[in-house]
Amino acid sequence: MTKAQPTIEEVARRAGVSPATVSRVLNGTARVSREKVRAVLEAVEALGYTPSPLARNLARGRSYALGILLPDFESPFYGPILQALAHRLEATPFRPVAVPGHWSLARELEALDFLKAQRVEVLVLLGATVDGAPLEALGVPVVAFGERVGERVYSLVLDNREAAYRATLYLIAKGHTRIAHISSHRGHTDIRERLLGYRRAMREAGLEARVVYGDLTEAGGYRAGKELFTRFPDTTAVFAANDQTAIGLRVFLYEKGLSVPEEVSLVGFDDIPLAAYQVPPLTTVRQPVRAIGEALAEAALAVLEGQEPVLPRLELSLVERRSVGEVGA
Amino acid sequence: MTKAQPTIEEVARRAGVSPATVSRVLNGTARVSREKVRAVLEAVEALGYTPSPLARNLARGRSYALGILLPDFESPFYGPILQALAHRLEATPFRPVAVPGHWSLARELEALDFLKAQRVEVLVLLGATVDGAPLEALGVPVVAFGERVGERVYSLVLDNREAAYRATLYLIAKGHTRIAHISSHRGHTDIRERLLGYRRAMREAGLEARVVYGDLTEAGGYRAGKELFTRFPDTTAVFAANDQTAIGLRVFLYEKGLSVPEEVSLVGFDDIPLAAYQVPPLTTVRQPVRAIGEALAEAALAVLEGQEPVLPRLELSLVERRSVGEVGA
DNA sequence: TAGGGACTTGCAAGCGCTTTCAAAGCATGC
DNA sequence: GCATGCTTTGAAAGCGCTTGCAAGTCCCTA
Repeated sequence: MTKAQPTIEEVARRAGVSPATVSRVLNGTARVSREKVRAVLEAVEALGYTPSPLARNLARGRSYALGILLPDFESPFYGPILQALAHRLEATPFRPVAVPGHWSLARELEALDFLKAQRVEVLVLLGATVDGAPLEALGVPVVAFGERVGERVYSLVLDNREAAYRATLYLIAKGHTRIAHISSHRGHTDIRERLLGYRRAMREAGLEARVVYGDLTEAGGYRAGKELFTRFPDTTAVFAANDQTAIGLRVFLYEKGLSVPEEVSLVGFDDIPLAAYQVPPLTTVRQPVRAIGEALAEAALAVLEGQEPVLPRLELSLVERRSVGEVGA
Repeated sequence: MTKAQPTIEEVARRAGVSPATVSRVLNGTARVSREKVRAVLEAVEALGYTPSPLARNLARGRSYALGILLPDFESPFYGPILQALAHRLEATPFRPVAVPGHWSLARELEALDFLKAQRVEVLVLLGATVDGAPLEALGVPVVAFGERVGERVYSLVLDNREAAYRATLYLIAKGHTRIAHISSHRGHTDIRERLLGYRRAMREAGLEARVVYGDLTEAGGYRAGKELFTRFPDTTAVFAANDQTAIGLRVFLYEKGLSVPEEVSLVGFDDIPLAAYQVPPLTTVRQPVRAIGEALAEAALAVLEGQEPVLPRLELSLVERRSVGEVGA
C-alpha cells in the first residue's frame, strides 16, 4: 500500500514550528535556534521525511535538470562516458536527463524539444550531429563533446586528426604501404578529422589513400571489409574510424581466412572496453572516456554557476596490443 | 540569454480566456467551444508554449517518474534492455529515471532512497540483487527482471536453468565430456539457475562437474580461465555464465595457444551485440533483450493503470555460431 | 412567457515547498 | 527605564498548473 509521503506541513506540526522553519533548517538558509533545529530534525527522522523535489523545484523556480543528448543507451563508447558523467553528478543537486537521438538529426531535434519542455538548465551533447540554430533555440548553455559553435556553447575537443595521423604513421613505421581507412558519413566532425589525419599521413609518405565507408557499427565494418578487399585485395593494414568498425572487419577477415595480424594489421579508435578482449587484442587509439565524462560534467556545473567553464586538454593515445604486425617480419 | 518560457497565464491572456480553459484544451479534459480552442491553440503556437512538467505534476499530485535500477550504464547486456524500455516509454507520459546500483547492495539501497525521494510511481529492477524488505519499504509496485517475492512485486523470469541445461546438453551431444562451467557469486538467482542447469545436465550424463567462478566481467573470465586450466587442464568445452566471461576466457585461451573451437569449445550466455562479432563468432544462449525491455515497460505501465500486469513467457534459445566444435571430428 | 436542462466558462482553492516581510523577543547602551 | 538594534520566527504570498464548483448562456418545452 502506498502510504503517502509526509509533507513539510506535518513535519512542522510534529516539531511544533512553522513550515518556514522546517524549510530553513533543512536548507540551512537562515539561523534557527538550537532547540528548534533539534525538534525539526527529530520530526524529520521520525516521519522519514524527504522534501518533494517537484514542489521544491517549482518554488525555487528551477529544474536542476541537466539534459544529455546521446546516440543511444547501447553504445559501448558513449555508455561509459554517460556513466562517468552521471557519476560526477551524484553529489550535486543536479539530475541527468538522458535522451537518445538515435543517430538521426530528426530524432535529435525531437529530443531537444523534449529537453526544452523539461526545462533543463544546461545541455550536454554526446555524439550528436545537431548544431547551430536549433541549439541556440534551446535557450540554455550547451557543453558539447566535439566541435560546436555558438554563443554559450562550449566544446570539448580532442585532436582526432593528430591522433589519426599518428596511428597511420605507426602503421607506416611497421612497414605497411597499402593501408586503408574505413570512415563513415555517419557521425560528426570527429570522424572526418580522423579521415583527414589518415590522408595527411599517407600523402606525406607518398602513399596512395584507399578509403571505404562504413557506418560505425560492426555490421558496417563487415560490409566495408567486403568492399575494401574487393577493390583493394592487396591491402595489408586497415585503420578503422572506430573499434566497432574494426571488430566487424575482423570477422570479415576471419571468414575470408585472412589472419590478423600476420596478413592484415588492424588499428581501431576509441578503445571500447571490449577492444582489449578481442582476438587478437585490438591496437587502438584510446579516448579517455572517464576523463571526458568528468570534464563535461565539470564544465556543465561551472556553466550552471555562471562561470566560464575551462575545458581541459585531453590526449588521445595509441595503445599497442596485438592486432598490428610488421611487414616482412 | 535565457528568455524565460511563457506560462499558462500569458497564453490565457493572449487568447482572451482563463488559464483554466487553456488547461482544458491542452489536456482535453472538458469540452471547449470551437473558437476558444482555436484562439488557445493559436496563442500556444505563437508563444511556443509548453506546460511546465514541474507545475503540472505537482498540481496533479503525481510524478510520472518510473524508476529503473540497473547495475551501470556500460553493461552490454543491460544497456539494450534499458534502450528498449526507454523506447517503449517515449509515447507515454512517463519518464524513466535510471540510477546505477554499481553491482553493490549498499549502492542499490542508496539508489532506492534516491528513487523514493524522487517520488517514482513504480520501480523496474534490472540485474539488481536487492529483494524483500527494502523493496517493500519503497511503497511502490515493483516490476523485476528476475525472481522476486513480495506483494505488489511482479517478476519477469526466463527459465535460465532449462536454457543452461540445454546448452550443456548441446555440448555433450557434440561429444564433449570434460565440460566446465564458469559461474559467479555476483549477480542474482539467474546465475545460480544457470549453474544448476549445468549441474543437472552433467549429472544426468554421468559426467563430473567442474566449476570455477568469475565475476561476470571479461577480466573475471580471463582469471577464471587461468584457474580452470590449472585445475582441469584437459577441459575441452566451457559453458560460461555470460558472454563477457566467455570473451575474457577466449583471450586467455588465445594467449595460452589453445584454439577455439578446435581444442576448446565455448558457449556463452546473453548474446550481447558483440557476441556475433567475436573470433570465432560466439555460440551463446540468446536473451531476447528487446522483448524483455518491452515486457518490463508494458508491465510497469499496466501496474500504473492499476491493472494486474501479465508478464509474457519469453524464451531463451541457443544460437549456434562457430565457437563449438565436435570432439574427434 | 416562464422554467428547466445542457453546455461552456471562469473563479478560486490547492499541490508542497521557498522566501519576503514584518512582528516579536531580547539584550544593550544611555 | 526607554529607545535602539539584533536575532529568531511565523504569516502569507507565490511558483505554474489542475479541477471542483458555481455562474452564465442558450435553447427547448410546457
